[in-house]
Amino acid sequence: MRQQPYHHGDLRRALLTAAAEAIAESGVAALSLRDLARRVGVSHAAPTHHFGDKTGLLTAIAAEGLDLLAAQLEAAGGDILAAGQAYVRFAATHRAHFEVMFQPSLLHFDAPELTAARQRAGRALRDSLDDTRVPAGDRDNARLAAWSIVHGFATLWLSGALPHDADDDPSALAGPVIRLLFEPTPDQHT
Amino acid sequence: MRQQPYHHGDLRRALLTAAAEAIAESGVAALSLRDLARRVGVSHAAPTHHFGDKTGLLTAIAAEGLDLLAAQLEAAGGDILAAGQAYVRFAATHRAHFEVMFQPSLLHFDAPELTAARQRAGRALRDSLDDTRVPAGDRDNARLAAWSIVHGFATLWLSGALPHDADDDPSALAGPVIRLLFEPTPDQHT
DNA sequence: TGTACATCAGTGAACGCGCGTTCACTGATGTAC
DNA sequence: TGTACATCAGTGAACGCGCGTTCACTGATGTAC
Repeated sequence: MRQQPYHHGDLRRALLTAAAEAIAESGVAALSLRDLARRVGVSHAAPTHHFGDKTGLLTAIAAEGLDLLAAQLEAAGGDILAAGQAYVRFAATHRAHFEVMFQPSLLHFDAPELTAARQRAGRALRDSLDDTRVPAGDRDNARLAAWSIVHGFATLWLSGALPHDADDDPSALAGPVIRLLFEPTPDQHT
Repeated sequence: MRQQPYHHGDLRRALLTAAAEAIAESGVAALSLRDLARRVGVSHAAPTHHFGDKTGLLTAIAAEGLDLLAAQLEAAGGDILAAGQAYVRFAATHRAHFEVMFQPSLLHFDAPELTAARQRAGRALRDSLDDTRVPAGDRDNARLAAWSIVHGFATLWLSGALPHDADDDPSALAGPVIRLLFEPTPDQHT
């Protein structure tokens, strides 16, 4: 048994990671700073030191999530289908971040880090919707449709409303679904 | 000032209504049985009498929500567009029910009333997707796409992610968006 | 290389609070005869 | 119509608990000279 050093080294990082795990397990509602401190093996007052308060911690997670999502969308290189699947994959692999990102009431809404992350993610989302398959005539609604379909699929999948096995890859399942929006089959109207 | 009668008359109903209001205001996480009792003007132990425990109350709300949704979908009479808009309208006018319905971890998942409501809603949802506009070739994915798009739109709207005014009607905004899925414009591929 | 000192990171005790649930109770209602 | 009694609905005091936040503190680290 090695003695714990007095200084953790990277407590902020460790707390963010543990918080994401805890939220993914039991939801944001069940998250407590004291439980978090216990998980990381640190005194229960330590988290406050890094995030000010609980809302501050959640704000940091939301900002991190938006940045991660932005990076994934950017990596899709403007292919709207790849971006849509990346969106779904992000939701499944970062459920805690995804959950927190869309609950503004949990956050310091105007925190600079959050605002910046939100802008970056918004830009990435808009860029990935500028695919040529998006109808030019009604671009705003088409964007909204694309965002809705991937967000809805992700949300339903996370909530367990879609029957699936544990090892199913939701982004693979989402592929043909998203395709329906932009690549209608010739025999669509039967 | 009239004296409160000892017997409330319809406390169960009153608690469900107050709970829906409280959740719509501040989210499920913030709901407490004691606060609820205070709102209704009844002793704090009274709710337990009707619902057993907090989870029981939420289960009742979820079941009620599923029944309401089923009724709205059935009223759309098999028109997939009307059903989609009804879905969005339901989410906006019953945010508390909608929120609770999709968080199984909050509920007595196998409660008979909940199971029955779930079946009815599932049937209504499936029926409304049997519109002729749904491509027969890939019906399962088309159903999933339709559900995803309305669910995603509703969820994004509720979370405040879509910019809108207070008096906007989300189901009206959703109309053209849903239409894109099933009635592609001729000049779609530009 | 050594020393003094400022700053930073984490501790642990204490606070007050609201919560869900239990329990023995009392008031009100309904039913049998 | 009246009475006895069972059942139901709501009360209020009490319990134990985990929480977020505060505070004075101590140990560790980094920097200036």
